[in-house]
Amino acid sequence: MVNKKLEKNKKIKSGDNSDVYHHGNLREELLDIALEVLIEKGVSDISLREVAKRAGVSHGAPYRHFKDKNILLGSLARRGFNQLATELSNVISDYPGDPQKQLVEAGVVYVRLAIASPELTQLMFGGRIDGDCWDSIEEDVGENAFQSLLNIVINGLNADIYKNEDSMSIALACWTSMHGLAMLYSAGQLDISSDHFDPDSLSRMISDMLLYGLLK
Amino acid sequence: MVNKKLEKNKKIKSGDNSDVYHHGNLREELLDIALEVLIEKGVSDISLREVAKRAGVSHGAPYRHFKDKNILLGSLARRGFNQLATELSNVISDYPGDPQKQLVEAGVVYVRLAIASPELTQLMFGGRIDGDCWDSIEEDVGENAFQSLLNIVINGLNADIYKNEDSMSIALACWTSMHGLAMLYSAGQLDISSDHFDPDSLSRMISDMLLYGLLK
DNA sequence: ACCTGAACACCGTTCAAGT
DNA sequence: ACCTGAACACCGTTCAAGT
Repeated sequence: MVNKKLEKNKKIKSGDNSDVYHHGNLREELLDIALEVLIEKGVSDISLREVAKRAGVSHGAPYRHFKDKNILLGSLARRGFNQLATELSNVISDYPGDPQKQLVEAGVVYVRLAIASPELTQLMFGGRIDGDCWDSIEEDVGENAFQSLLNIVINGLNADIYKNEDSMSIALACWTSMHGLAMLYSAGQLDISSDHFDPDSLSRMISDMLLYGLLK
Repeated sequence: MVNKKLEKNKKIKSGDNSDVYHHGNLREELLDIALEVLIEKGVSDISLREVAKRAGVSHGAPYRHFKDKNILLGSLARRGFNQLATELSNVISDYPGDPQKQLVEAGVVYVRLAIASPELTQLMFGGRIDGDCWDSIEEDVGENAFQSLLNIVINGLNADIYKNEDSMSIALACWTSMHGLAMLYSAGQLDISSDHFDPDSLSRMISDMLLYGLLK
């Protein structure tokens, strides 16, 4: 009578089942530990074996939960995209009715994430994750973050603040500016401790330049 | 009578000497092959052993020419920075007396390099090269590329085209825009084949937005 | 259903030994 | 001065075998 095939390919989401052999929910624990190792060792030095060792399981165990290393890293990147999407949509509600402020603060949030989690940022945007994995990520959450940006731009278009009328072009211009700044910070190519390069004020300054233009 | 110690630590640059044991100039050959492997396999999958094998030497041989893998990759990145610096300074002489055009076309060149050599771009800006190595690179050539951009901005300041008077701020705003676009392309996060995202016109469009401003 | 541990084919790096 | 090849400590991935 009960159809058990309804949720094929999906893990049970309720946290009540503690009868799962050894580790409760090894999958989530592996992801937590992987994030630790990522922060410690960096994207190119994180190893599945190290993650397994810290979780107290054999090096083969992670393969029951992730097809390979790329899938695990992809899941980690997805977390980052989710966080980014959440924070961007929060910016919209933080400054209702002020699309210009929304745009500037979205940039600040984007750059802050890159500085708070440089290794995660490099993982998300470093181009190291296989195509197979990317597709499933972008559909879910990568698009969500960009959609938040688009919404901010559309808010501005509705308020009639922009010269240009193409939301995509405006969004791309804003994205590339802040993305460049984020990538330079997360790669260590811009010195945070320098006076000239304070993250918050620099991102606001660049946003302002983009909004008002460089030329006389 | 003849002083043979004059060129310590430097390979002879003339191509006439074929009496150097096995390989003439293994150092340069290793770099050439490393670039091939980098393009083929990507930054995270290039291996020193593979490079050595293709060069026809043992896997220990590269260590006579490079302290470790990072130093070899750093030398590769340096090549990229040299190329970028050269092309950027060419842009200045290509459009003498037109600082606005110089700025826009510098962006085009920057983005073109990222599309022509995405793996090299990811190596140069992916934050994967150790600090020790970076320092020696940046002094030489990384600064050169940024200096070319600064020169372009200073040309504009002399021509009195900018609102802002701080060359560093203007240069940073331009750099981050084009850097963001370059990184998105080289990481495969922007689709080259899409109509909306033609590289040359997109970089020019974004530069124009930055120059003239988004707001009414 | 989930985990272990041996096995395989790779790594980067070092170092005595060769020429 | 430059290269070899064994050795070491690591990888990712697979798979029979255990519970």
